[in-house]
Amino acid sequence: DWSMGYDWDKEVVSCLPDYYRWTQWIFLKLHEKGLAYRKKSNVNWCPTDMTVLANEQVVDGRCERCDSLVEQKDLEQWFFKITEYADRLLADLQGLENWPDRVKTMQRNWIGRSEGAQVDFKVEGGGETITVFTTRPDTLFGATYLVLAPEHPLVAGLVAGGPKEKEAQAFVASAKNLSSLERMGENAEKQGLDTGRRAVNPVNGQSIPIYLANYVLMNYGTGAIMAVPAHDTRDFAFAKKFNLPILRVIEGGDPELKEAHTEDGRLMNSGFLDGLTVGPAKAKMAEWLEQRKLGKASVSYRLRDWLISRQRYWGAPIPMIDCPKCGWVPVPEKDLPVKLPRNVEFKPTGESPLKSVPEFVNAACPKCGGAAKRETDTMDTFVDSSWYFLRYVSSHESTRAFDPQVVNQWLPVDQYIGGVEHAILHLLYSRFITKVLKDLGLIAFDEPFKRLFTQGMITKGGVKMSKSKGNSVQPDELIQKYGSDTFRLYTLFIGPPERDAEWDDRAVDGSFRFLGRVWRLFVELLERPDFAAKAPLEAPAEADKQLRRKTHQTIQKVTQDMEGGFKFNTAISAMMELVNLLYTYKENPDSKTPILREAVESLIRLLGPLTPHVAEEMWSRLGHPKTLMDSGWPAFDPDWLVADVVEIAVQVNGKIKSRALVPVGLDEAGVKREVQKDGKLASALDMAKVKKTIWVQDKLVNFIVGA
RNA sequence: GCGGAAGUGGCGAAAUUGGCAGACGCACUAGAUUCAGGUUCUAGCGGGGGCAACCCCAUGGGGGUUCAACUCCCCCCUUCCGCACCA
Repeated sequence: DWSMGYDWDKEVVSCLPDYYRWTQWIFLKLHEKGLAYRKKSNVNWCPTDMTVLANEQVVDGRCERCDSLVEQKDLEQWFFKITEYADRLLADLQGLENWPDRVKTMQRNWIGRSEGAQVDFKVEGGGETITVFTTRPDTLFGATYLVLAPEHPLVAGLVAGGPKEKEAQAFVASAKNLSSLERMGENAEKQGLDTGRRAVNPVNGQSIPIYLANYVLMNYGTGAIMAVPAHDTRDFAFAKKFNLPILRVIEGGDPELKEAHTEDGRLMNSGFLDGLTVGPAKAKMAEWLEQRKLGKASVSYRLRDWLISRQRYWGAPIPMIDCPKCGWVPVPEKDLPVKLPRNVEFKPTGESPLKSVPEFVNAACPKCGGAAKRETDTMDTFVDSSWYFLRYVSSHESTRAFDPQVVNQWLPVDQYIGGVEHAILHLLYSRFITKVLKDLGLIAFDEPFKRLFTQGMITKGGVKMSKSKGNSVQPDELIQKYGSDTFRLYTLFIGPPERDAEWDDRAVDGSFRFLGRVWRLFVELLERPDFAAKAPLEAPAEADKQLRRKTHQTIQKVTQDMEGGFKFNTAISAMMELVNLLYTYKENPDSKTPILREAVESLIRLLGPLTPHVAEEMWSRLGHPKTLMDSGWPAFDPDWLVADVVEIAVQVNGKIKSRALVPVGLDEAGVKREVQKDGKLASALDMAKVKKTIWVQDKLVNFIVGA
């Protein structure tokens, strides 16, 4: 369907093999570089969709698509190593000057870089070492206990055979059964358990207890923390609850220490750090640890590797084969695409539906030729959408993903438009894949989108219009009823594009009526005998001048609105004003067709990008040999932008009392002279009492009168 | 809790180096055209008062700066978005 006026020749369909073949190819490229790998880990599981999800697709502990509470499972899955690009994804945000700050902030938060140090603690009565990550190595003297995440690999060994073994096992089991929302949500209680084991604080030799707690996460830092209750609010709350010692190491704040003191200050109770402020103390402690091999400076990220396996049908099959002899072997490029089988049974098994198709599963190992099994998971569809913009400019390539020459010529995308809901999904993934392809030497740029504009949502009945919510407006039906020009015009006229807007079926009539008005005007004028004549304009009357000015003002306004931030709504209202004036003007018996012709031609050209079909039709009926699209953009004549008279406001003590028509550029004395002829003003104002006059050229004059 | 954006007629909204609030459109009302409905055209349309000329009030609320505030400053309210045990 080409009715919207799109160029469907450039269409790409990511669920068809001639597209996803290249998604699979990109997977192989990442795999070659060690950026696609398989590992067993604790992953997000949506119990309704029966598939794993990436962290980015879990919103407030719920599935982004179906809103179910997400569970945690230990599963072996495929990942993309986006964490290897964390620093670049963060640093390069700075160069994206034409991205909204909001989106950049969201990406920064999501990547979540923290500088700090790793510190090793020896466990008493055993050979183990617990390594913690902290952003506050300066407070090491104040560390009064350690906390491990329940999933920490050392936990089982630490409690084995001890008096706390049973309790610890129960604690770990209960933490595992909780959803992330139950465990980490805002109402979650801090749960803890003393393991009965102790460790040595490396900086002062103090013996401190080792706890387990639900609020420590295995997948951030090292899964273990040192607790400094005096200077960390979470540790403070935990220490109060479990009656653990609190030792102040930074001066200042509440002398009674009724809450954690997290501000900067001078170190105390800290040996060689005493007297330093936080910043220098951090550096000195890191150095001290490094010299003694007790720790090192370290950086942690919140960003985790991108889990791309899905137990879904729709997605590119992951092109890997599991051979009992050779292990995981990539499908050779020449064997791509690995096609989605058609004869699939869809059963809610929690495993990929592709598992049910033996012809798909059973494959020869590409390495040894032996019997092997294909990976049956498909890739997250966000992988498909992370590179489609490269394919758009090479949509017909059949022997490669894209033509690098064409891609390097056209991309990065000059102007990208999308919803803010993609801030940490599509937009982050696309940046990552682009950087990988750049590093592989396949493209010449490492950011996909130069400018980003986040448009608002269209709502209906106050809720987001979406396919899944079933409240979307069907363009086809509207196009059937009104034509695509009306549909396009209304969506542009509905409001400022960055703002959410409520769809109103009735208001579409307004756009339809406007185009009808333009069309009828055009047809009527075309019948005027002299309409085609390009007669010179001599000594135009005031009405003629008014229309010419309006024409050139409209060209200017529309040009500025469209170039400076997609203000289509006000551009369209300016064109409506021109049309309204044209209707008045044409009724004037002396109306001149060359002036009408200039106004109408300008209008048609301004409408071209918005309502291409009707605009091209009118353009062609005017007898132009070239299409409107090839005829350029109208220019305005600056001489015709300003009127020679202007209406100014006449105020007394700041209140409007009257209005006056005066020549443009008239000076203060002139304005006063003009204004005093006004009888209406005379009754409201005694000139003898005027103490002060404020005059703004071409805008207003304000007489200040004493009491 | 922290950070950001927003709040203007019945509705979508205009107006920003401070200078005539409500352009443009929807809905609505009246009139013309029409057998009628629809279409089209004309006019009206923030609230209150007045026969009228006009007057008063009004941009979430309260204060302030100014001749002049939707616009600048301070306090507050509401809505939406992001972050929220990330050590």
